[in-house]
Amino acid sequence: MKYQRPKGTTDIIPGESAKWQYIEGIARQLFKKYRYNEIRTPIFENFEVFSRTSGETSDIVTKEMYDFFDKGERHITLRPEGTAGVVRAYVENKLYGPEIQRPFKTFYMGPMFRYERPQSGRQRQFHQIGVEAFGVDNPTLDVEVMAMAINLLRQCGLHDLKLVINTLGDAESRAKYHAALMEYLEPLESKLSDDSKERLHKNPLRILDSKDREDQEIVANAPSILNYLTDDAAAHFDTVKKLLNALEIPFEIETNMVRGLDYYNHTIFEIMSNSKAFGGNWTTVCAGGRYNGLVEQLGGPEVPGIGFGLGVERLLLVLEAEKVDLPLDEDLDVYVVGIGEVTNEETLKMVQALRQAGYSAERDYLGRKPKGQFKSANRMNAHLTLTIGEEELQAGKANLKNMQTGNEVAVSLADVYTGFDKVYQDIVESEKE
RNA sequence: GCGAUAGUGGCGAAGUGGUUAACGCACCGGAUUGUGGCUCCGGCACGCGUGGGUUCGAUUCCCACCUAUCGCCCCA
Repeated sequence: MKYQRPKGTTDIIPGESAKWQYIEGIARQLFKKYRYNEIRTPIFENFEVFSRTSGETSDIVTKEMYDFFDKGERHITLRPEGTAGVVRAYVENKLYGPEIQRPFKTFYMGPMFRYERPQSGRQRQFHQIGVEAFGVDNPTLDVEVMAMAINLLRQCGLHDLKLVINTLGDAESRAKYHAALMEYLEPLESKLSDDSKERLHKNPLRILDSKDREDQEIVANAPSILNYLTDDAAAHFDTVKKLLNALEIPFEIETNMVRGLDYYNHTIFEIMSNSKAFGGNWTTVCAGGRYNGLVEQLGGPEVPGIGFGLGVERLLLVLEAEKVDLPLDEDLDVYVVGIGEVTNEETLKMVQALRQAGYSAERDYLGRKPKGQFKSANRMNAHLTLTIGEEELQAGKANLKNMQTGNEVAVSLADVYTGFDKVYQDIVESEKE
């Protein structure tokens, strides 16, 4: 094979794309109810937009960015995640202005890029559906965002889900906790896995969710962030828990849960699935959190924010593994069967007229015999066939057949052209008898 | 970036250092000069991921690369 798609990319071909459209459609409908409007930001941004916000030392920045210098020597990167670009746009377009209602709620959907080894549910070009809400620090909004994420997954047909939450507190809480964690871990450094030794000085929080068995034993006795929260941060988290209970949304608190991106604080959450799509291990399908301070970091005023991102590829994998039937409508209304070359012109006119009248219509272009054409009609799930041969052509008629019942009636071409709705109704009615 | 497994027609899958690369599904055609199913018959890889090498000869052996899958890192 001469040309292959780049590693870690995929072609979403017709058939597949229908599923995407379905998911995206569900999301759009839901976001409309919550009054989130779409934002479309560039797929590439200045490198600094991500390097400054995601954390200079984060893996995403140090080894997973698709960055390059363009012909004007600008350092560009393909976006690895959605939030930073949206925040940049929020600031650049001054959407924090007084005339704009708070919270400013927006959503996006589109491709993201990370240079990493492809695996199940992990592509170099992957897709996220995400939301962001700016301007409100109230934990009520945290809960509403989580509720919306869960609703979204439920409406897509998933039910075996787990909401996991944690808090990272505010800056003061984090500083105190960071110190306490280091105090606990540093004496144990020699016992840590090699990966975690590395993490100890780069990002010690990461050690908390290490998969190494010995690390986990060490971490089990580590101090918990919950004991280092400031009063404000604790109050924020308490309200989140209280309101989740009020909405009867079950959740688990996982104090070892951390984030790959540096800009999070206060509430963070993940929605996980233990679908066989991921070998029965709990895997995150949707993740998000609060990022107060990010807007400032990108040059805007002090405006809080919160959002989530949902991995579309992962969602699709889970839906498939769970055998969720997406209601995809690909049926064909009418297949026009033309018999013999003499009917070519008329069948062309017929399919065109049917489409004009609002029906989906197909015909044969390979000069195949009626048998073959009916086979095609059957395989396309055609509801009706309209057959015309030389005799019918001369008589100004066609045979309309209901493919489900096998019932076939003669109809006049004039009716087909000027009033197909009526013709359609008649045969649909007869089908009910 | 590290480790492991794999790569044969549209799909699934057998196979061998040496004449025409099984079989199943799908598809196309015929039996049935104009009607979907079944059955029967026929057709369908100048080629065995790509490039080198070993050999009289390689799809089969060796090397490299590419891609996929899984685990680690990390993450949606």
